[in-house]
Amino acid sequence: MDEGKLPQYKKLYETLRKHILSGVYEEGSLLPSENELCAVHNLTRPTVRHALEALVQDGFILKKQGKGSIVRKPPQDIGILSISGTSSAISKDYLQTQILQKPQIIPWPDPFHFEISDIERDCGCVYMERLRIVNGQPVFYDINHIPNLNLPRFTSRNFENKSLFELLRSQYQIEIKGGQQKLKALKADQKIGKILNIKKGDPVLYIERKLHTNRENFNIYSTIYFNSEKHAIFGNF
Amino acid sequence: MDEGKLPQYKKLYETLRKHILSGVYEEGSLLPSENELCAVHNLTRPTVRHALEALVQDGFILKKQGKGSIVRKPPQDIGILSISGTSSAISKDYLQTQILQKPQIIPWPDPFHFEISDIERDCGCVYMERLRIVNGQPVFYDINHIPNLNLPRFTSRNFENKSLFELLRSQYQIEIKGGQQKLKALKADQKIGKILNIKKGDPVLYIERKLHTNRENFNIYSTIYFNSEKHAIFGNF
DNA sequence: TTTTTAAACTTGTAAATACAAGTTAGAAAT
DNA sequence: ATTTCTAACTTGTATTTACAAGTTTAAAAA
Repeated sequence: MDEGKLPQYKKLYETLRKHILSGVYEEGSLLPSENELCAVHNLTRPTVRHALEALVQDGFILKKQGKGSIVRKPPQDIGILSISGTSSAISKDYLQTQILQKPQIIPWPDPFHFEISDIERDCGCVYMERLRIVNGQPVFYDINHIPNLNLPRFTSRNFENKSLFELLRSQYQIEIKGGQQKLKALKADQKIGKILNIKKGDPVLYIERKLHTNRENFNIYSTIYFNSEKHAIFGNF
Repeated sequence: MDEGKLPQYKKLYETLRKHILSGVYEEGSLLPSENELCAVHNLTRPTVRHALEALVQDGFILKKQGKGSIVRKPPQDIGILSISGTSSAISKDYLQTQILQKPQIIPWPDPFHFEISDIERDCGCVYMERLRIVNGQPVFYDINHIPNLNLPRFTSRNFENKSLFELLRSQYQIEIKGGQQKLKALKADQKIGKILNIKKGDPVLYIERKLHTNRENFNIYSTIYFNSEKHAIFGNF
């Protein structure tokens, strides 16, 4: 059985990841030692270490020789992601997500601001627009293009309060492996000013990004307009 | 001998890294197979794979099962770094670096926009300001604070055309392991407008970042003002 | 000639083992 | 009681061996 044909190191990775995220091991505490993990899961040390390396890589733990594996606070965003208030932290209750454009399947825009492969072009893309609102103030407007490649029931899913990336990971086993991004500070035009509720000409942070995933020819393309009047974009890498 | 007491996988990593950067293996070509590397360097496969994993991690190669290790274009910046023109690429000849403030040792500013450890505070910091100029137009103004911790002859070194990070890596074995950053779009004030040669009120990209390194209690703190009128900041991650 | 098949590559996963190096706690000595 | 040091942890590096799985090439069959 062994649920699925995932390699053993990956199964252990997923188990530990789940435990860290759910709070079984709290921040700053030590994971069981490598030898303990070997004994509990009936694996050898290289296999256990392989799983731990992946956790280090993804920012879930921090290893110290002679000490152990220290659990870190989980969210560790990729590149740039989370929104943080300039002075105080945002409690989750005040963060809303508004879907300006429900996911719909369309042909890729032409021209497109990133180069895409023939395979991506052939299958069309899922298009969606979202607006994140903090304390009633719109701050984050993102336009997303995702290849329509083997994503059953995608357009009918609920995106309101779930992260797009978390949904791709949990439902379709799609993980972000890296990416490239371009950043500018622009003056808001009429349209962007209206969406973000700022004056025309006010500065907005503009991001174009391409995220590549563990699936070949599956890249996520986003354009982001960020109202940094009262907030900043915060990222760990 | 074996030059230094670096572990073998790290020595192989450094060798291959150097060869990729110097063009011995060109972009898109294949590295020697793992077994070939074993034979040539008299190592076993797990050791060779350890070195290759590090190269994958740092973006120098891309591995494909059954195929081999594909060499990628080297510069792979950490987080956000390189400047790219919005339309055309910048040839290196047109990029100048001006030192506005030569490295000098000062006490840490108080308050400081990032939290620093007691050890960092006790040893003071090296302070420097630079301005990058592309085609005669100033685009990138960065203010840096580095802990004055075991950096012999640092303030007397030449920074004109060498990357700060490359110098720390080659001269002091200090490598960037990660970091956190905060981004905003701001209106340029009088001072920033003058430095970047733009009008007061024009949008500038503002970045505060803390980079942590392989040395404990050694973090690099930077504040960046970026003129994105004609250029964008480009980053791989 | 074209297609199919098999062999010879490649990297991926995994076990069993050994010692080096950093950390910690408790026993021994002061 | 305090200090010192050893022993028992921890993770780090490295070897050896084996087979699985993906890719390519060339031989064999159609």
